[in-house]
Amino acid sequence: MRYDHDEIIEKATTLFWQRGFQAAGMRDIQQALDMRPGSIYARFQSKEGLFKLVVEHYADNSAKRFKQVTEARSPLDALYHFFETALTGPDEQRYMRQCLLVKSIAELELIGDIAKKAVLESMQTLKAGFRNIIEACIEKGELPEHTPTSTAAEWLQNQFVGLRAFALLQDDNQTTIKMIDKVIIDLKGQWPQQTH
Amino acid sequence: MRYDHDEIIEKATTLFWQRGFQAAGMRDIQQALDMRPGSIYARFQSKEGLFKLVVEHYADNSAKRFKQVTEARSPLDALYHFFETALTGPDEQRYMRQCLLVKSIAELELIGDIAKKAVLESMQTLKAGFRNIIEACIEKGELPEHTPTSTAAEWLQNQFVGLRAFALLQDDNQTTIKMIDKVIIDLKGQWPQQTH
DNA sequence: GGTTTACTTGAACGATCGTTCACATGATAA
DNA sequence: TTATCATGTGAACGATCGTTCAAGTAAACC
Repeated sequence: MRYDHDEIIEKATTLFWQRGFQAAGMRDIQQALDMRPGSIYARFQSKEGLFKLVVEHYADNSAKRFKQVTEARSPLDALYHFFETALTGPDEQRYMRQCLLVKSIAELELIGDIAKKAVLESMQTLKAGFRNIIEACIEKGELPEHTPTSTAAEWLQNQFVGLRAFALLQDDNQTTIKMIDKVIIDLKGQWPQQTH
Repeated sequence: MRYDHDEIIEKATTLFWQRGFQAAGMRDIQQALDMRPGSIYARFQSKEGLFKLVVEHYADNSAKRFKQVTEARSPLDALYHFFETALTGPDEQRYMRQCLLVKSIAELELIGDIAKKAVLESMQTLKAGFRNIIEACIEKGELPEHTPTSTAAEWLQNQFVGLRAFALLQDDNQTTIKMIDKVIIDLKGQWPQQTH
């Protein structure tokens, strides 16, 4: 085993994150991983198989970040900083502003069933993560008791998706931060009543 | 001239909307338009040339819809219904829930410079449209005078982007509508103060 | 030292991609 | 009727795609 597994996955993650599944060709992958096609296929079966592992690795990593937010002394502050770092990174890491999962959803139909399943399941994982954050905020008294946990979690995930697409095109970090401020305001704000 | 121009563009729009730029192959396009490759290239120069026209057509159409909202008796109600129809269409038109422009942004780097420019310019058009809606709401007294027009417009566009990604994966329209309700609540709500 | 085993290599495959071009077609003008 | 010209046709092109596989390499075991 000449190649370290984790190292491969990380390099592949960078490539897929930058280019997307479709646009990252096998020859790009070969170059990025410094591996020949035979080795790649012996380990991962296919391009899709590699991508599946990348998605799962990405989701695990995200889940860990979420956990840190949940366990922070002030989850709401931690949430704010989580948004801030995810959305206003340096220019050479601009590709990271886009969520790999959301990016993948845009090309969900080209991906193949196995990796597609991994993407959708990972989205569920993130959703659960957002829910945990909301609950932690309520527990610490940073959000009102009556906050509708499930709705708020979906809403928060939604804000994140929108903001990542927004930040990708946005040059002015100040504007992005204003949007994050608005998210925190609305999170503490009113929620729709029982559907009519 | 055997083929009607508008009809071609509309058929092409449907195809690109469903599949995206990359995934819609020339052979798919040939079939969808019922045209042979030579005819397509004689008119549109390239796949990218056709896509550029599709994007512009889409943006024009959207701008018209925006204008209707702006000129409605209650722009805020019209905005609500605009969101509702865009996000909760029937299942066989699910692809329409995703904004063609946002979808294109996800594959911006594969598209080519000419069409890329068209996509980005169209995004600006939409942004201006959202701004007009906000201003119309303020004028009709449906939003407070002190609403920060520019920020609110960007925010609204942002919500739309997030919601379209959300609605694409969402099976339950009731949940989507709850999110739209939240948008309207937050639109009337507080806005971040001068950046610190 | 010889054999097995796990891993790696890279040329090559068939499929599909966007695109081209020599030619056919049909309406218009002379 | 014949010449002109814009328009439409479809086989074929070179490039690139994801993938395969027979052969090579090197460490492990007897």
